[in-house]
Amino acid sequence: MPARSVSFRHFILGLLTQEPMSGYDIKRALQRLGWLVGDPSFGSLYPALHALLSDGLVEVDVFPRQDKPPRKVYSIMEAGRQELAAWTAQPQAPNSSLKAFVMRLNLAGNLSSAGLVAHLEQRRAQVDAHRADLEHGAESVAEHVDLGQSLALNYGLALARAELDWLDSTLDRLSQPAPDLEMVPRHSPPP
Amino acid sequence: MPARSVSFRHFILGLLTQEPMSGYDIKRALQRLGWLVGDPSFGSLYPALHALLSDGLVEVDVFPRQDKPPRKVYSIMEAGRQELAAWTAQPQAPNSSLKAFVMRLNLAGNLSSAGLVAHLEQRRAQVDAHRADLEHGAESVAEHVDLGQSLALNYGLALARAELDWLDSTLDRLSQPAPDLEMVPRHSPPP
DNA sequence: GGGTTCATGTAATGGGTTACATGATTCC
DNA sequence: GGAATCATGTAACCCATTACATGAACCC
Repeated sequence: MPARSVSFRHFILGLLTQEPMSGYDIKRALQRLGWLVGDPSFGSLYPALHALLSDGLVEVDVFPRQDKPPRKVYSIMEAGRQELAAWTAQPQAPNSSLKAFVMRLNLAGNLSSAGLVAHLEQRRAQVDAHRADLEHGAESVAEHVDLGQSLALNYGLALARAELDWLDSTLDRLSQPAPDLEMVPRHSPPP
Repeated sequence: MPARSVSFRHFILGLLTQEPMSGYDIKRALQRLGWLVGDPSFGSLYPALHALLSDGLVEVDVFPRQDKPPRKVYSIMEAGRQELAAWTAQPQAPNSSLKAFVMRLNLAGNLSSAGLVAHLEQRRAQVDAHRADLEHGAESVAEHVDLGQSLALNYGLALARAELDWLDSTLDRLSQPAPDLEMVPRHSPPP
């Protein structure tokens, strides 16, 4: 069974590795990423949480509140961490979307440094191929001269090139500090 | 009923205004745009075509071929053009996706010059707002120092800025040739 | 007093993917 | 000889959206 579509399932698990959160908290976290990821409706978020719960990947602490729906704070469990690790380990689908890439990128903290670099390089290859497609598509449309089509291709090219630039400079940055470090950098703990 | 999700329905209609096409042709046209639009599977494409047909928006010419499924070439009908015009006329949803934008952009040929500019400016406003969100999100995360999160935000910002650049330069280009032209510009024909 | 935020959930519906079914032709 | 392209279609399934239901606290 090859890497299924992200479905916020694993992304939620990733968020929970940072800290326990309620469904509402998760939605806010997703909103912050805006259209890069697209926030799910409650109609899909809550059922997803229930599924994770019944699969034993997360546990929940319920804080009752007077006359209000109780606040339910979910924490990831060991099985959840394993599931997440297994998911991050497997290579992304060959035609993965921008959304899928950003989700995985956001989970970089759970990846080894080498895994992160691999992820970025994989993406680079994909985007580069896409850029090549658009470039040679742009030529063949040059005869057609349909305004919309040429604008769309032009737009796609601009974005692809920008993404390649970002990927290159980020890969550079990652390789500079310590060429052979194996672990994710930590931040100094609070005093 | 506000602008429903694009669903390839209208995009297909747009492609058919250029020339009659078979389902397979349409798929190829979508593939050329790569991940910008994401090509639909046949399992959704063919039923969509059948629906357009039974709604009287397109008609079909069937070319039987020996021992093979017949080639079916669809052409847009007057009702289809009206439906498309109505759709392009209405403003896009406030939180429209990159995909939806590219689809509409690809249909620019069916828009008035003023409509196209409006479309681009609408997008500009959206992306700019998104950029602002990411920027002030990046600050609040600066304390957290989660590698993945800061990478994702950084990535989003890079893309948003690139898109703003493209939108600005394109709006510039469109306004230069003829400030008050109403029709789509033509190119000089080959010698 | 009315809108927005907090906070959870269910049900109907819709639209898409995956997998299946069929089969000739062309390229390596 | 086997893979890829051409070419159409159906059925099962998955997942997400929309709309509904409920209700307090806070800000203008």
